[in-house]
Amino acid sequence: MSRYDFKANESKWQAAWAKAGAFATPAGLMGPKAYVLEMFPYPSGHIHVGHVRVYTLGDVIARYKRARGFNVLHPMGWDAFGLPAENAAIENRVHPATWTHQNIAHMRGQLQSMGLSIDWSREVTTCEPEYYRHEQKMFLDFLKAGLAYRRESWVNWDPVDQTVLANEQVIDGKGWRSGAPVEKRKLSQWFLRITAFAEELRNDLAGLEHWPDRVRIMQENWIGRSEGARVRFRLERDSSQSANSSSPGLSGRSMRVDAPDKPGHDEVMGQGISDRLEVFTTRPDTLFGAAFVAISPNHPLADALARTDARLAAFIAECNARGTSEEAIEKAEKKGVPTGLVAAHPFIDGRTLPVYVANFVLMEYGTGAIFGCPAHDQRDLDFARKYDLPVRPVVIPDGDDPATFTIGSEAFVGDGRLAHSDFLDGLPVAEAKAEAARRLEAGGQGKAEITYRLRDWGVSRQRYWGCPIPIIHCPDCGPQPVPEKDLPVRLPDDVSFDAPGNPLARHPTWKHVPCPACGKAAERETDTFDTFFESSWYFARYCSPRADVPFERDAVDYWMPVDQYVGGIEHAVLHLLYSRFFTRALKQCGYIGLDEPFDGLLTQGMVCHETYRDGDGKWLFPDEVRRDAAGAAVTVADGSAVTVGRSEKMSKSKKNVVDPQQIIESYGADTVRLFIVSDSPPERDLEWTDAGIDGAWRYLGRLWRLVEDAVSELPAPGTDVPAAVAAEGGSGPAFAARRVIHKAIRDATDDIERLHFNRMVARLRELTNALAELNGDDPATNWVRREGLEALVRLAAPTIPHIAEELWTRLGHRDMLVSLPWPEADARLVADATVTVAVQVNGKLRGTIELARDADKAAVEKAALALPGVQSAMAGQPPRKVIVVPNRIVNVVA
RNA sequence: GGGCGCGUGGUGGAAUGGGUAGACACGAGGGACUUAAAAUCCCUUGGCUUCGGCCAUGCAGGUUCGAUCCCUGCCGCGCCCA
Repeated sequence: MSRYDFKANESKWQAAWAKAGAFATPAGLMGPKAYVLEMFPYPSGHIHVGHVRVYTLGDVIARYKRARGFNVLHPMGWDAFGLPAENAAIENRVHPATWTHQNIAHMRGQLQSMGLSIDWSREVTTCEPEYYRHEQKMFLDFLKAGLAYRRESWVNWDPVDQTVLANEQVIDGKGWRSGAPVEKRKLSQWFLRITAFAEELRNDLAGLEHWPDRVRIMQENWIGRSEGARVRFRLERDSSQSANSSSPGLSGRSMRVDAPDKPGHDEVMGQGISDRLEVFTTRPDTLFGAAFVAISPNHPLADALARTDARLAAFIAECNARGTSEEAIEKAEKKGVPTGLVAAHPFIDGRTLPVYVANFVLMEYGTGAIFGCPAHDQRDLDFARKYDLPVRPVVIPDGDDPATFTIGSEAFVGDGRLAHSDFLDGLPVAEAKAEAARRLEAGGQGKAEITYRLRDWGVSRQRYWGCPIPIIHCPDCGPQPVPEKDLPVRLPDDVSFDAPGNPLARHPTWKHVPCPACGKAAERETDTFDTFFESSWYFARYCSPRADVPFERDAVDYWMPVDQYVGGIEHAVLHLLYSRFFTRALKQCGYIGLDEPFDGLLTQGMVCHETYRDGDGKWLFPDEVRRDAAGAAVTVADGSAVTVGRSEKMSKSKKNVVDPQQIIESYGADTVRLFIVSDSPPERDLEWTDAGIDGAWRYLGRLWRLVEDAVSELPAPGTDVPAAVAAEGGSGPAFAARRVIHKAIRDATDDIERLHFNRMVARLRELTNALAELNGDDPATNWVRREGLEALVRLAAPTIPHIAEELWTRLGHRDMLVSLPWPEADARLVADATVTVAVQVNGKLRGTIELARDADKAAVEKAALALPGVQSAMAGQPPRKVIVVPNRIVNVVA
């Protein structure tokens, strides 16, 4: 008997599959289809265990679906633009394109060694002009459709690297690489109008039945719909404090107050200041409790006022120096500076509210201005206590007296009835909200409104290694789209990374082009797209990856949506939301005909590993640690003691990483695939252990021997059911074994359908155990043994395809397993004639009885009461009650 | 601070339209084979026990004939949003 040689076997079958074109996507766009897709990788250079996990999970599904007779699309590609390529260019003086292509070549080989059932002919690489030219066209179409626009926006600016930083690249207010304090800057940037779809993106989450609830909840929270009202306040100078020396700019001279009824003047105009302020609130019911109005430090009004108010300007600068993340704002002390303006209360004649610039008001949310009702909002209360503003409760909890109810240090945010609120008195909160909005609208002072936390998607990046934004800036004509005949706008190759900043902007010639409208000298946009742009449509491109047009409609109509998408939970919001938006935008522009790109979503958990530190507290790689004779962890180098830390997500910084390539080389791809799938449910974190790899490896050996030991005695493939087996009817060992086999088929199929791969593997092991225990060398038993081994090999094939294929051959078959349909369970064999019924006394198990299915209730009761365990537990007392759940359980109540 | 999720043997995890808790593995212990080791095979393996049983699904209650599953309150962990 030969030992299993995984090295020879895996390359043999990988070559055979490739030669046979086993994973080519069917060309005819007819019949049931399954589009199985894993999130494509960034070509960092090497696959890591996270890749191995996601691609194994997807491959099991793809191979299973193929066996079930679906036309399967299972492609692979490269999310090839991005910052690491530029970092490599700076550090290693290698061109980003060269670096990226080398990485892709290496990683492709690594992925191929996993034996994935990928159609490699459909590979897409997003940094190729053949790919990104299409998204340049899409962007121009979005512009025409009003889905893309340009505006000024605040960014995190690294003054040393001369670049814009994403929020996660700002650490403690400093640039992640330069360490320089980050500044806020206003830049003109391109945006995609995702907010136009906010309501739709939110509502349609309900239809994504095959998505995890938590992803849907995260997206819903991210979109953040709030119902409320827009309230328009009339602004006045604060006559009571006109001599306030702390606000030198409020002399009146610098402030123009527009006529109150003049329409359209609710924006800042030049140096002038509007007399109106729009405020968004989710609590219009509390208007009568309003104590102040506050605007964001970035509000245009604050800007305008600060020009003549040094104290205000200083405060705004202070706010800008601090981070603008919502978290930073929440943690900071609530502070504000009076503007010297007051706002007239919309419902109470003669009452005015002081207007502050406050650090806790976000420009990005609502209108960038709020009114504060201290009694019913904690932040407003903190602010009011600090600046000694009145706290007037207007919502009274049920059971409290409006005359005596007061607020201490905690705002009351619960439900109750309105008081001290004129026409709202007595109404519950929900009704008061609606009524307040109605009155505002009637008086022309506002209206009911819904806002979203979701903001438009800024897609401009001041980077080289991204898709050029196809715009030309003309000093006379403004930003002009690049004419379609001139697409694609290609990245120049001859760039240098010697100086900080964007190499595109520094390039001597690239950006200098004539204006497409007037022909005068103009300049190209030197920003490139956010790399989420490429990943927002690649899934649809796979349907027709070589087409001249971005999408061949019939191919997209057939293959989309993706039936099963697999990827990390870290993309729960951004990538998945952008893709949902992009799909809708593409539909609106006539590219494709669907709204939701991903029908089924599986979010796999992280891969974790123990952490190790040496005596000096330095992190050690798992390779650097071994177990000594007593089982204690010591270093390989000198045997000194190692502290074993808890298992955490694999990360380079803690060195708790393993190289999957190394494990594939020493144990084979099947071992790694089996381990990945067998131990944990896919959505949960996976604990990577050597013991788990060993266990998977041993199982392969066991499976191999099981077939090899039996094969010489087996009947020829395709032999008819022998009379001895057929004649056995409903009893006998062969019949029992067949029942086990067919139940395994049924249960494993059920598990894989429900993506419970770890349970499926458990079923395979159970079947393996059952077949190992099958005794007898007679023809009937050997026939059943063949049936069992064939079922086992076929059920195992999606998970461990190489060894399964080889065993199939050794079982005497000439066709390849990848081309065969999935086994079917024989319904007659899986139907149980008898059932085991548990018998309890007062809920405690006292025995079991074997009964015919659907036995008569009285007979069940009688058999249950006759059990010795029941008799002794009853101690001669008659039962008070007997509960019989048919075919499951009997509970005797003593 | 808010939202969501999760707590089951030494370990990973099975079992939820409430109905025999611990499938399947890993680890550990014992045995067989071997000159020996590796590999392999077999047995045992939640705890306690006076061998009758008793206690066990984070803790404390509740609902129920019956709760890992439903409800309430705590404790701990994780994720997302702050």
